[in-house]
Formats: sequence, structure tokens, C-alpha cells
Amino acid sequence: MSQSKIKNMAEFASVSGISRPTISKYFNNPGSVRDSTRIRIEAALEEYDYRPNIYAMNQNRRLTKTIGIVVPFLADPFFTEIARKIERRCIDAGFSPTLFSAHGSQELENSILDNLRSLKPAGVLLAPLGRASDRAAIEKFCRDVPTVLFDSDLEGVGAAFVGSDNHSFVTQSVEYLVRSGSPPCFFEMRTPANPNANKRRIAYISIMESMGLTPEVIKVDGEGWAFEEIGYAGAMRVLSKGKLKHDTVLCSNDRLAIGFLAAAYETGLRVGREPGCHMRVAAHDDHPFSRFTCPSLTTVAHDYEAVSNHSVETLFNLIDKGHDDNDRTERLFPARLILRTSA
Amino acid sequence: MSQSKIKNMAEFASVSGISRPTISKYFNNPGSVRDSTRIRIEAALEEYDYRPNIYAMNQNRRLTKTIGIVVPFLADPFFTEIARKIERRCIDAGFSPTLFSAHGSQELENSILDNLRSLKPAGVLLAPLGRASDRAAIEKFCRDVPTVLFDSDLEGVGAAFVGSDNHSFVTQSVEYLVRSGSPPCFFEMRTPANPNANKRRIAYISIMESMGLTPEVIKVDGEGWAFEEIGYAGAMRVLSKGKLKHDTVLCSNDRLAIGFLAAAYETGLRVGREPGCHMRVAAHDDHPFSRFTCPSLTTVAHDYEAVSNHSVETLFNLIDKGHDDNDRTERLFPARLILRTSA
DNA sequence: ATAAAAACTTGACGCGCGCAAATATTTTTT
DNA sequence: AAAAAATATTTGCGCGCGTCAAGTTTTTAT
Repeated sequence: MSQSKIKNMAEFASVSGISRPTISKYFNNPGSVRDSTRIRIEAALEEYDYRPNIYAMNQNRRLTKTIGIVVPFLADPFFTEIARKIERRCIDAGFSPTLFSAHGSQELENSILDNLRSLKPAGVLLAPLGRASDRAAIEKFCRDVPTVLFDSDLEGVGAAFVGSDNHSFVTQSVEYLVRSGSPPCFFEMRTPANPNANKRRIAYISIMESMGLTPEVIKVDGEGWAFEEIGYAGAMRVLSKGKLKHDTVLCSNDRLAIGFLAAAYETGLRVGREPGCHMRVAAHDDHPFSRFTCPSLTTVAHDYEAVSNHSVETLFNLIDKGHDDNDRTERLFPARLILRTSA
Repeated sequence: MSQSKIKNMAEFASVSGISRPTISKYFNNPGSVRDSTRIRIEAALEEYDYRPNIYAMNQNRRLTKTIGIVVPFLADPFFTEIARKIERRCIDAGFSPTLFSAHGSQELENSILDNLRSLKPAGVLLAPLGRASDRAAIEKFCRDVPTVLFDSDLEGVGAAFVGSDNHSFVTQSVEYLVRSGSPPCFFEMRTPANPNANKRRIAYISIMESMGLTPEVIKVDGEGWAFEEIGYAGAMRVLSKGKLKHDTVLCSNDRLAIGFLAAAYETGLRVGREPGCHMRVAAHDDHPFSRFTCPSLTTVAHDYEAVSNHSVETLFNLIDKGHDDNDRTERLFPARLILRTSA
């Protein structure tokens, strides 16, 4: 850069020898101008570092280049991981992702959507709280803003849903556990925050029954998103009282299992599939930490990559093709069994 | 709300019976108008839901109400936790926090700052990558935008630094380990991403020497932010070869320790302070998961609350009092030993 | 009650850019 | 080489709000 700072587009237009509307066109879509002029603009851009005022840009544009990403609980590395992938793809497509976490609170989720609305985003990728969500508020939001739900479905809300196939998770875990040992009981929260948990329980029951086995569900108390703590406390109660009749436990998700394993360790119960072990534990999600539990956790993995990619693709499609209200799409990706040492 | 939608401030001014400049004043600071008019405005606000266009607002304002929060690696729950606290306090103070993660990449960190600059934020709270940061780029950014560094210091950069006192961490862990058993060796990454790691090693050496003990540092290879994996792989090498002369290991941070404990478990080494255990392991940070390791991890905790509060306070002060270049403040909070079962 | 201060109103300009219509230029096609 | 198509340019308005100056009203202080 040479000279003094350029303060607006008109000035930049004059020093670069191109008209302002063309410059404007360039910034809205560099590919929309002739190659020769694009090169001239970019040359000038090198020399005088000018950047359009995003506020002035967005004021008159009907939609901005912002994409909102909303997750229910960012302290869960699962969401951090998927948010990272989504961010990357949005940036690559020329959008500006903005990340929000509801931190488990309905009030915050609503106020995030409220703020998001006034940001006039091109689209929103929303993983709702689930049971704790204010369905009406989200429905209203989705009417105004192109929104793709992911991870956790609110039936009928939003233009599309992308997630993992809970039935596929449970099929793989239950079938593996049954054929490699004994049938599992199912360990979960009594009032799960997330609709996936309900689907997993239902899948567990139906799969067990279809195999001619008796399902048994252990429900532990606890509210909120501190799943490890809830799993730990619940497991301590179950294990210490010797109430566990099964030697195989399938936890609804990895975070509960992390707590369960901590409780088992503390109780002196050896978990694993080798001889000498007292019990086996498996779960679902392939949480980033489940590789480092003791013992390492046998689990069923989301196809993170596919879910994040397809969520973004769906949103992009929605953004430039628009949406007819009556074709809400749902896409579920199958899961993959990850054999480790806990089961 | 009744009637049809209000589309701009002039319209809202006329329906509410107040002049537009006063309405404008109200939105910039509700306390700056007379109580009686504030009540009238808020009554009208109830009836016609109008919200000023934030883009038009920010276009002419020199500074916005946005506060940028930048962390190096959001997948680390430590940062998620601190970001949550900071967000909350910003919202309560009437600002709009926006969260960014560099995901461990210098390129991303730079481009975040670049985008942030054009958002004209009132201020920025930045936890830099550390060694991987582009110091010059951050320095330049800090000259334009009021910035408080937290967690990880780049000396001389930014208007202030707020973090934890690494010496305090190590004093507590080493003194405890020495008096309750035998002196620890120090387990760390060879080329740590974070300057805190260096300070901890230096503190370890100086504390050991001041106690008349011989420090021993074990450095393990590995790049990036996958600390658990690095700790695991490093521990496997050390433990399997029986190279470990000490029965007490102090890990530079909890995430390394999580990997270390997984390796110890896999190797059949029993960790803890009870009789029958082969070794003790302790670490630093009080990572949210360290309560659920097997055994639960004895560690030294950040004062999360103090660090996040004081970071925000410092920034708010900076925002309304301005900053004389020559009084960069540094504030370090002491740490607190958390006794669990691993040491 | 009166003066001073504080808050409000009116009117008007500016910010930086989007966008549209009419015209001019370049590139592509035949 | 001429016609058609694509792309640029010029001109100028509009967006919604910040902000200022001058005048008016309301509140507070004396």
C-alpha cells in the first residue's frame, strides 16, 4: 500500500480508474465482473488497502453474507467440533459464519434468535436445545430466516433437518453387544434434554424385542447439560447398591458413559471385554474424549463430516433456490461402530 | 404489538409522539433520556415492535456495541467455559459479544482479527494462540482496537493482560507432591503452543532447586492442540520402556494428564496415592473433565471467575477511560490446589 | 417566583453503499 | 466486418440512522 487511506468506495473507484458501481459489483461477487477489470481492481486493492464498510453494505442489501450457527451447548466438544467444520465450509463459500451458544438456556436461545433476526443473515444453521426449546419462537424465526436444523430435530420446524440416524446407532451397538457377549441394559437420563435420547431409547427397545430379548432401561435423575456428573452420580447409586443385574451397559451417549466409567473405576469394577472384567460399557456419539477414557470407550460414531457438509449444502441450496414450504427435507446419516476396549 | 410493522425510526417516532433524535438517544443509552419520556418510549415499544437497524446504527457510529472474544481453540472446554462467563458479563453490560475461535491456526487468527477490525468493535478480549501467533499482526491490531489479552500473554502487546499466575500453580502442585510423597518429574510437550507452558517449566525448575531437589523434565514430541493424544503417545513411550525413574509425575496441564492416565491404565499401572498404587500423577488447569478421569485428577485450578471478570472489567475501563500507551497492566490470579485421587 | 439548567423538538445534512436506468464500450458470434 | 451480446460507466436517488444547531419546553435550583 502506498498513499493515504482510502475512506470510501468512490475514492477507491477514482484511484483504481474503475467506476463505483462496478467496484460495488466486484465486492458483491468478484466473479461477476470481466476478468480484465477484476485484475485491475485487485491490483489497486494491493496498492491501497481499502475494505468496504460492512455496515453500509448490509444496510441496503436485503440479505447479508452472514451465516448464523447456533448450538445448544458449546462446552460439549461434540458441538465445538461440528461448529468448526461448518465454519470452515461457510468461509470457503464466501460467507461470514457467526457462532452462538445457548449454553443450555431457553432464554438465551430465544435472545440469540432475536438478535440474529436483526442481523439479516443469509441463513442459519440451528442445533436447537431440544426439549427445552421454545418451539413457537423457533417456528416464528424459521418463517423469517432460511434455517436448517441439525443434530436435534424439532419436527416440522425449519426448512430441513440434517442429523444422524439414531436407529442406526443403536442397531450397531446392540447387535455387537449381543453377539459378542450378553444383551445390554440401556442407561439414560430420566428426562433427557435432547430428542435424540428418546429416539435411542425407543430404538433400543424395538431392537431388543425384535431379537426376542427383554429390554431393560435404567433411568437416572438429573437436569441440565452436566451429563458426566449425572452419569457418575447415577452409576454410583446403581453400582454401589449392587442393583445392576446386567453385566453389559449401553449408555445413551458418551458423556454419560464417561461418568459411568469414572464411577465403575471408583467402585473397583473392572470394565472391558477381556477375561477378569466385571462388566462391559458402550455408548454412542464418539465424543472426542471417549478415546481417552479408562478403558477406552467402545462407541458408535456420528459421521461428523457428512452431517456438517450436508447441513451446509442444504442451507446453500435453500439460500439460492428458495424454499417451497411443503417440502421440508430430512436427512439422516448412518453411524459407524468404533470398537475400543470397554466392550 | 398492534398495527403494521414500523420500518424506521422516523415512523416509530411519529407513532410514539417523540422526536426522532430523542428516540435515537434512547437507543444509544436508555438512561440518557428523562424518565417520563423513557417510559413513553418503552410503552410504544411494547405496542409496535420496532428495532433499529443495527447496520444503519453502526455505519456512522465510530464504535459499535460489539465486543469480540477470540480464543485459540474452542474445542478445549477450558476456553468454552471462560468464553461463556465473558459472554454473560458482556450481555449484562449491554454489549453484543461475538465469539471466534482460531482453531489452532495462525492464518485463521489473523483473518479473525482482520474481520474484527472492520466490525469496529468497542473492544476485544483476545486469548492468543501463543507461540503460533503472528505477533506483528496482533500488535498492529491492538493499536487500532482496544484489546485486553487473557490466558496467554504476548509481552508488551495489547493494553492489558489478565491471566493466572503460573508460578502459583506450580508452587502448589510441587509443594504438595513433595510433602505428601516424593518429588515429581515434569511432563510436558517439547514445543508447547502456549507461553504458559514455558513459565510452568521454569517455575518447576526454580521451585525444585529452591527446595534443594533435582528437577527432571520429560519432553514429549507432538505438534498442535491434540494434547490428550500427545500425552498418551508420550506416556506410552516412557512407560513401556520403563524409562520413568520417578513415581510421581506432574503434567504441565490436565489435557496432557488425561492422555497420560489413559496410557497408564492401558499399561496396567495403578495411579493414585493409596497403598498398592505404582505412581502418582498431578497436573494444572482443573479442566472440566479432570474430575472424571480414572482416577480423578489432582490438579491446580484457575480462578476462572476472577480471570473472566477482571478481563471484562479491564476492557470496560479501557473502553470508557481510554488508554495511555505506557501503562500496560498485568494481572495474575493465584491458583487453588484441588485434591482428588490421582496424587 | 424567577433564573438556570436540562431535556426535548424541528430541520437538515452526511455517512457509505445498493441499486436502477440510460448510455457507452468491449467482447463474442456469425 | 457487421451484428448481437455482454459488460462498464454515468448519473442520481434512496436507505436508516447519527449528529448538529437553533429554538422551545420542562425540570431543578435559588
